[in-house]
Amino acid sequence: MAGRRSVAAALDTRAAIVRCAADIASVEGMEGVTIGRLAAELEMSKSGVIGHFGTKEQLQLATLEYAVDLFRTRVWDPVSHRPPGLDRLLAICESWTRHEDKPGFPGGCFIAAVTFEWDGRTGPVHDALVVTTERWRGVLRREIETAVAAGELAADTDPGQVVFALEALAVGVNPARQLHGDDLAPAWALRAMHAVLGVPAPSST
Amino acid sequence: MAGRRSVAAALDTRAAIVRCAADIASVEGMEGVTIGRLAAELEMSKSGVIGHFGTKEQLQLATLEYAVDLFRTRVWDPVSHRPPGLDRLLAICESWTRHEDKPGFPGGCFIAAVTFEWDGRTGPVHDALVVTTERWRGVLRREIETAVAAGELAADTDPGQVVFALEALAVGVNPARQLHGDDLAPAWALRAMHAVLGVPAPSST
DNA sequence: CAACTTAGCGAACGAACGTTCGTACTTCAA
DNA sequence: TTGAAGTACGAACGTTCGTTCGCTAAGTTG
Repeated sequence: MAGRRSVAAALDTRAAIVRCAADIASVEGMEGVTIGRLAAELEMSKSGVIGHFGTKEQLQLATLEYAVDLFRTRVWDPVSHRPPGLDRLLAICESWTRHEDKPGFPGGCFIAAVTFEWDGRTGPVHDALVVTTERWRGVLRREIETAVAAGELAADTDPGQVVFALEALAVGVNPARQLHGDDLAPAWALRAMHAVLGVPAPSST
Repeated sequence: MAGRRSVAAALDTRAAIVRCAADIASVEGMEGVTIGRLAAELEMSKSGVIGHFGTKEQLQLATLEYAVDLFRTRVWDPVSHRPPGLDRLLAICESWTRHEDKPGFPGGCFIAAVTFEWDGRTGPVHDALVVTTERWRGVLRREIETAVAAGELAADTDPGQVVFALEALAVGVNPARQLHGDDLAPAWALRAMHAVLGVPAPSST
């Protein structure tokens, strides 16, 4: 297996395409990613780009998968070793807002951008996005329920309400930074998360 | 002045185009609005559509303006008569979440969608969006500062932090509804807003 | 009634879109 | 040494994009 490049280069090529697509999509959305633009940016031919995926939709799904992996690596993995409960939930909030602070994409968090771009559409990308965010919501929900059961959060805490609020606050960091240059937005989000959880905010972050 | 339709019809036409564009954009974003699609949907020619605006960018700006007017009518006007302070701030939160509940667009709140679509880009539409959201933030900020001065909110309240949180929670209603079908999202957002403000939540909404 | 303005149409433009095809070339397996 | 597999290319496809042009028709103004 080879072409103008070696096997290793071929695998690298696919990864490079996906990474480039995610970079563009974080700024202009997934619909802003065109085969021709990727080809120009990577100095390849259009057919060389799309050949790795077949269709543009498959490329979009691969790009989403890449961003999800990155999210897990940067947000979940650092806290996964902790015991479930309030402690880990707060650690998630910290790594999450830290991730939104420096999301690894030029246009802010990829998932946040794509969430708003695809929430009203239909099709495989929408569905994959639903599955992904649903899974993350499940993680948060279980953490909250554990904390409630342990008496670390108020007994009348509504897990759905708290999950919604945490998600909205984390995602909201993006437009605050991109649109208004709010460098403090991650800290603000973290503080608001504590308020929603009904636990005292840390004195400094 | 006339064509195939009367003067009144011509003014109606422009308004109809903008309304249709806003409907489409709320679902698929402003880039999803194409001249050809508007022409097909309105049973006009492409040149008849774009003739009212000159360029697509002007159409986008007109669409944004329309959505902003609608937002003001539905969120600000119902509470503008009240005296400034916590009471009006809470009234804003209520009309705001009510607006996000039934935003008047098929794809949810137009401004929320466009905010995430354009936050990373440059150009007149981005700039107009910044001006618009900045103005709304100013309204919220003044309300908060008034409430703090009156002792209705804690003296150490950070207006920027609270404004950020209110905005994020309101905007977050959209993907929650579109992606997960959370009909309770508006109520959840309102409850979280109270938590962020540090005031007791209303027993029922 | 004539002159002017303007809404809207239909056709066309160059560019970009996603996709398909045949081909060249390189590496691995037989 | 030959054959299969696979990467990437270049060219072309039909479509759609935003925009421009000349034209018709209706209403306003003189």
